[in-house]
Amino acid sequence: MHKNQAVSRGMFRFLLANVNTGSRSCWDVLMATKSGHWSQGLLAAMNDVTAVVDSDDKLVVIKDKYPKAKYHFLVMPRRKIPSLKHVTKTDLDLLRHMQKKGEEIAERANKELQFRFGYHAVPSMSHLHMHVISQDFNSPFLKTKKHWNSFTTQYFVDSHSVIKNVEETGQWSPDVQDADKLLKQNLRCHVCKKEFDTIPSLKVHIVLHDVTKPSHTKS
DNA sequence: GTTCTAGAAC
DNA sequence: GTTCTAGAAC
Repeated sequence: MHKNQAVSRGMFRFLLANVNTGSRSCWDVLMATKSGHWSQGLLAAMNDVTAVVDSDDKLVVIKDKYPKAKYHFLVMPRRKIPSLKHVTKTDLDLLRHMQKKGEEIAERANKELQFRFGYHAVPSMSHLHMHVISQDFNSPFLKTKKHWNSFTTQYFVDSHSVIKNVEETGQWSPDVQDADKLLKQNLRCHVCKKEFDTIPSLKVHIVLHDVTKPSHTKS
């Protein structure tokens, strides 16, 4: 029997009984049963052929399941590194390789758009992952203040600044003290810095900006 | 990370 | 009445 079909008849009845009755969804129950957890989802994604767009012996690149821009990828090391807190100087080559691969993926996806390459200060998902995200932020999955601020405030830590930090101090020493406050900051356009009261009004505004690269850097 | 939804804000 | 956000999820 395939691993994924290994749900007992009793469990199936239990799942059915909980459809629309409990506060947890079927999927939550199933995930808990299989001792998986949403925060471990990137492990599964690494082996999902529909998600993987590139890989080599050191890393895997996947499409973000809920892209917050036209192009949004995650670059992850094959070796298990839980988070930035665990990287040391011995990981510098890996970090540089991840950034270089990210830049290649971005160029391959769209040569015109600006991209950023970096890490969330306090990521929700386990397993080190570098975001490769185009700066249009034009996506139906971008819905909350937390989404917006996680990519447009200092909560988003550029890859090159992580690398520089590890080179100089041997670790990632976060200068981001209160990450929670950054996520609750007022909504501000990442291009012109204009403030907005709601996500929908901000989303209407940002599509008006040109987020293509300056012409002299276009190939 | 997302989904769901109560109740605030409009 | 509708839009929008924020917090629970055992």
